[in-house]
Amino acid sequence: MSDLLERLRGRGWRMTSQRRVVAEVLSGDHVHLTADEVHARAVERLPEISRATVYNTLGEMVSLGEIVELSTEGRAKRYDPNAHHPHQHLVCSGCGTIRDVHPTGDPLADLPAEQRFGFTVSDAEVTYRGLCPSCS
Amino acid sequence: MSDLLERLRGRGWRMTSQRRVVAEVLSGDHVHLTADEVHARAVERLPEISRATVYNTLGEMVSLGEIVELSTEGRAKRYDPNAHHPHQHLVCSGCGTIRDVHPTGDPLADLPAEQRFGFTVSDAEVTYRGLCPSCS
DNA sequence: TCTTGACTTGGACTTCGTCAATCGTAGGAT
DNA sequence: ATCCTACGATTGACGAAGTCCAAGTCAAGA
Repeated sequence: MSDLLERLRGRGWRMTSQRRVVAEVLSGDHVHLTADEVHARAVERLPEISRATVYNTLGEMVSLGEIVELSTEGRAKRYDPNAHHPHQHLVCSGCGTIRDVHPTGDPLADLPAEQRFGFTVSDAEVTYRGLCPSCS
Repeated sequence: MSDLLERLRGRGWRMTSQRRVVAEVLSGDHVHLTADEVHARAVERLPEISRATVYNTLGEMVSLGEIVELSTEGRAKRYDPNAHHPHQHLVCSGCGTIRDVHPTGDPLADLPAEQRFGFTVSDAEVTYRGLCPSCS
């Protein structure tokens, strides 16, 4: 929230009411909203905000590395504001709920050189799947 | 290919020319086609096959566990016939090429109980990202 | 061969996301 | 405090990926 706004302002961002609202909606832990959900919540505070602006703002925040974009099984991409603490995701196969998790170990270390096919591997993303307490 | 067709027939599937063609298109290693690519290749062999049938057939094969659906960063889901040998994926951030890889270790073991939030975790999917030789 | 229910078709429809022309405004300059 | 202007917001059309449905077709068992 405000620290995110501070960081954005510090990067020379023009601060508009729309951007403020989007940043406010995307705050807290275990927040993984789709663009349309962000738009719906933003509209509650700023009725005239447009879908395109939400998409633009989310895209800009992603390029700045301030939020993380995840494409889960479902259709719409989700946005995770918890970008400065690397983490993985645990997804419920029933209802789609997502939790941030911090596994031990480094998956990158598990990929031997002869399995890299000459790639420069920079990142490993782990998605755990299962049923949450209410779906099981 | 034919072993896939045999398995499907063994499960009581009605064998139609459309399903045969889709199964044939999806054969081999390191095959990761989108639904539209599958359709395009199927049309070469069976010009009247419809998009809806390709989607239906792919969806059925996925529920039967005969192929794996992967939703990469880009938009269209891709289908991987290599479903009976568990593996992970290495994706080029430049051109989108996908390779099947077999990391050592078990990512499920890296998720401690207190990080499971009461979920019944059944599966872990790892996506490695990097640049392939021609993109780096 | 006949029958029947499962499969296929084609097209309309939905959802997610992008684009471009136009309008509005944040914030520096005066 | 007001003015300017470039950057951001809006609107609505567009596009891609995927789903749905009513009607027609056909694989395979009797």
